[in-house]
Amino acid sequence: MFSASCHYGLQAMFYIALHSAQDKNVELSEIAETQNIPKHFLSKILQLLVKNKLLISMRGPNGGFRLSRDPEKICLLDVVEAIDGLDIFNQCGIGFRECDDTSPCPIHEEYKNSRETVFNLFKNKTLCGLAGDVQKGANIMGHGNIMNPNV
Amino acid sequence: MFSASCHYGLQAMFYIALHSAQDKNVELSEIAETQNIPKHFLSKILQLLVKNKLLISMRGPNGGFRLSRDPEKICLLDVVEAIDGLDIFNQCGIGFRECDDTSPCPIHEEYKNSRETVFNLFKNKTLCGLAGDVQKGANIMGHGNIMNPNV
DNA sequence: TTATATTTAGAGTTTTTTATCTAAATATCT
DNA sequence: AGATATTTAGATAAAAAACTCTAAATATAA
Repeated sequence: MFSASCHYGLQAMFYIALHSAQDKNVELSEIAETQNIPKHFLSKILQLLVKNKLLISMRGPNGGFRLSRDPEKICLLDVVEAIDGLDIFNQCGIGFRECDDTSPCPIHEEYKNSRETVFNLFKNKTLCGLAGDVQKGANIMGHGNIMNPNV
Repeated sequence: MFSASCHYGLQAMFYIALHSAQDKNVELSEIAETQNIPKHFLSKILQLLVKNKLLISMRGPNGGFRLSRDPEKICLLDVVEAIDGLDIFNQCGIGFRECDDTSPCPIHEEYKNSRETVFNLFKNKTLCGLAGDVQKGANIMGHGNIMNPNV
């Protein structure tokens, strides 16, 4: 559905949301290592997220990345938009360029509904909405407990 | 969602379903030209569909392609499976490799539902199920009326 | 002010996807 | 048999995506 870059970006954003504190930035290397993402490749993706004002970066010792605003104000769609763009949410499922409401492809209406469901999911879910799904499972964000990656 | 190759394959299959008759094969060039698909690239994709037994091919004059079985027995998922594979219907929306029912990502359940909706759509829609959506619109398959491309 | 730690930037590589070109195989028709 | 029309196959090329490497900029701290 999304590119590898986009997946990496989403994963990094979740990681930063979970691991940054008021006075603590999250380092590139930490994200790359714990999330198994190639470091320099991730670097490019995070630069893109900085340019799109979803992240703030600081250089030098104690530098790193943090969210530009409260996690409940960043939805997953913001991240997708910054990296892959939103084209996918307007494309025909069969790839017809001419497909639209007046000239629909064979699956137009149903596919459109599915697309919109996913769109709304990514629009409504924020980086803060972790609790529900994740707490009942253990450990999707890496080693140890989800809330404490060092364990 | 799907690769360009997969879109081309789906479009070609619809075209063949609509334009082949008992004694008439559909030629590569005709598909490529009407559907705006690079000819030799499409050739490779159709070869793949022949290998996967969705199409039958014949060489020489009056050669071309036709469906290997009745159009209502070929679903869109067959085509997707032959070209892109079915991995996409098992992948996490955020790209976590470890994401599953016991260790869900933040959007696991909802994304899974959406994926399954699309899966079922492609599973249940056959090449024959054109009528419903397409007849009300004009012309998604190219020039002229959908049922008669020469008009 | 020097050493160190970090992001930023840009060039370069590899792999995958998409596309093109040419020749061979094969079927039909005269 | 020979000419023609088609798919098949393979080599090649171009573009995009994924990944790597090195150096520069910048911030901190001793």
